[in-house]
Amino acid sequence: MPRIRHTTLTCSPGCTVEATLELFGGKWKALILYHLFEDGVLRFGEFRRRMPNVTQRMLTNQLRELEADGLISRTVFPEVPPRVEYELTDLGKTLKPVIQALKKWGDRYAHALQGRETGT
Amino acid sequence: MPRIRHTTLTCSPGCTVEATLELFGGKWKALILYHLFEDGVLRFGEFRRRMPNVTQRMLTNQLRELEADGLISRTVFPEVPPRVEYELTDLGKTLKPVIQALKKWGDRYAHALQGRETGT
DNA sequence: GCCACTAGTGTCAGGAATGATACCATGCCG
DNA sequence: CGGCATGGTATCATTCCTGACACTAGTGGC
Repeated sequence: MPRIRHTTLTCSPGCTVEATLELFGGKWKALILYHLFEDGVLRFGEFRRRMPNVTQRMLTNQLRELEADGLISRTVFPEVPPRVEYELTDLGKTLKPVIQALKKWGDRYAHALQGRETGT
Repeated sequence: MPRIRHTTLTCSPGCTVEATLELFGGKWKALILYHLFEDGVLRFGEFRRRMPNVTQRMLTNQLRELEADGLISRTVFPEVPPRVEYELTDLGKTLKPVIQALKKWGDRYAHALQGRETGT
């Protein structure tokens, strides 16, 4: 369900920039990663509480895609009621500086984002 | 034409991450910015040559959106044939660490992006 | 006159991304 | 037995994004 991926990373010198962006360019992926960096481990329901305006379906989707990309791991505990924990993989953890850079910029230049269409 | 923007940056602590991403989350925006960081000033046609698989319409679109967001400036020279130059604004230049972080990650972990659907 | 060049714009269409809503299994609690 | 909790799925609809293609203006060159 993500956009088309780059396979040959030779299309242009900046191609890897695009390719990286495709990994967490999904509408909520960066937010998911951000919360994982903050909290370490999160259950499905905790994500829901932290991101109330994301539908269950979208959340599942984005989590699965992040998992498929090897950025997060999903652990199911065979309990009732079910428990599923998500956490960053080693690869996912390497994204920390990237997310941090995004956050830092956003915090500093948030004013540049104002005055747009209505959003969340 | 971009996705819905955040106006109140209070939806969640990581909201600014998403908001920042919306600025250059467009399919080709990061690439445009990247080339501008590399070359400083670029004409429309130079973008086309650097990004051959982007249609003219998309390129115009993405450039206009970046301009509307105050990240790049567009200077028209009243000549024939017409000449239009694009360059980063001061605000746009502040994104450099972010783009660099993306590039750095992509270059290092490109292997994690392999084996996906066909792309460019 | 005819063609080329640059930097676009207009229109249309297809597909992907997203959202709303309803539904499921299991086991505990009362 | 009924209801609740968790972590999902399934289906459908819609909206948004993206691309293909054709077309434009003004001038220079042949």
